[in-house]
Amino acid sequence: MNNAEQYLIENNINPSYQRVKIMDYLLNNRDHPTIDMIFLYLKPTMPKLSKTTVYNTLQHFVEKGITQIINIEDNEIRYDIDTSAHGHFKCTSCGKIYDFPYNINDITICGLDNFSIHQTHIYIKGICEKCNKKLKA
Amino acid sequence: MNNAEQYLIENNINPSYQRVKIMDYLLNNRDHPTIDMIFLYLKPTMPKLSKTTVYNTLQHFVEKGITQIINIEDNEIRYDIDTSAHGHFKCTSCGKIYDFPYNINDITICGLDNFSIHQTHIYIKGICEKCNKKLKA
DNA sequence: GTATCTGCAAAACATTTGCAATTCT
DNA sequence: AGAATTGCAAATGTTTTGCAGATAC
Repeated sequence: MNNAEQYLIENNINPSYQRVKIMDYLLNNRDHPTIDMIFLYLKPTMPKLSKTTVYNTLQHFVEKGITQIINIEDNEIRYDIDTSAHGHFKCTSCGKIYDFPYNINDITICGLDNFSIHQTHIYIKGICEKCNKKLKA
Repeated sequence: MNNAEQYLIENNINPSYQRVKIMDYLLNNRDHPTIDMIFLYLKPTMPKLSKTTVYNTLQHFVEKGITQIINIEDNEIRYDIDTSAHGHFKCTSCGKIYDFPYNINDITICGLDNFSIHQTHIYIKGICEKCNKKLKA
């Protein structure tokens, strides 16, 4: 039994062959993939894999609470196996998405008294350190 | 000359009939509309209006920097005439999107030293005050 | 044997593109 | 007339749906 399979079982998800492979991708490539990225990566070794299955599986993972949706860009949906509170930074030069920790107590939010907060997303866009160095050089 | 027309001229945008009407919507209905909401609202009084024009116009406003895109939901793009730094709260019960001011301490965001920050978006989902009161009653 | 899961094809939906007609100066 | 803008129709691209076949318990 591999990590992905074990992880699915721990979260009460039936570890089918496809689900294990997709979970394996998420655990070993922390690149906040799109559906397409997962599909194109797995397709060569799983010729009969359908994109529908990738859609269904990710939706299932989201419903089960073990994956979150990242909406940093308006024209693509990305997924993150890390559902803990953290922000996302997208470099508009190289396209890479970085995780960063934040402390909600250090963000002063006004006017939401008596509002119940269920989910918070912080998205930042800019130029990452690597690209900054390249641009300076 | 109305406010919308004046606002467009101040921002170096040719105030065509369609653009003025769309800007008028944005200024007077601060409801963070989708393309469809704008189109359906204006269509009755502008029978020849095309949805393409609404798309083109909003894209134009975004490029000119007088409108920003709100990506709080993965399946719909919304627009906001207020481009100042503020967060968005969506009530998952009534669907309304609220604006709220925020303040991020520099210390809060760890690991982004030497990163250039160009845009920040904070999205919160939960239950708004009104819906909370209704649910308690 | 029954329930679940998968994958194909088609459908639905949102957005973009090409282009001709219109408008404005 | 010339440049910008609009609106229709078609194209594109992504996500969902329906359903039959496969798989697992």
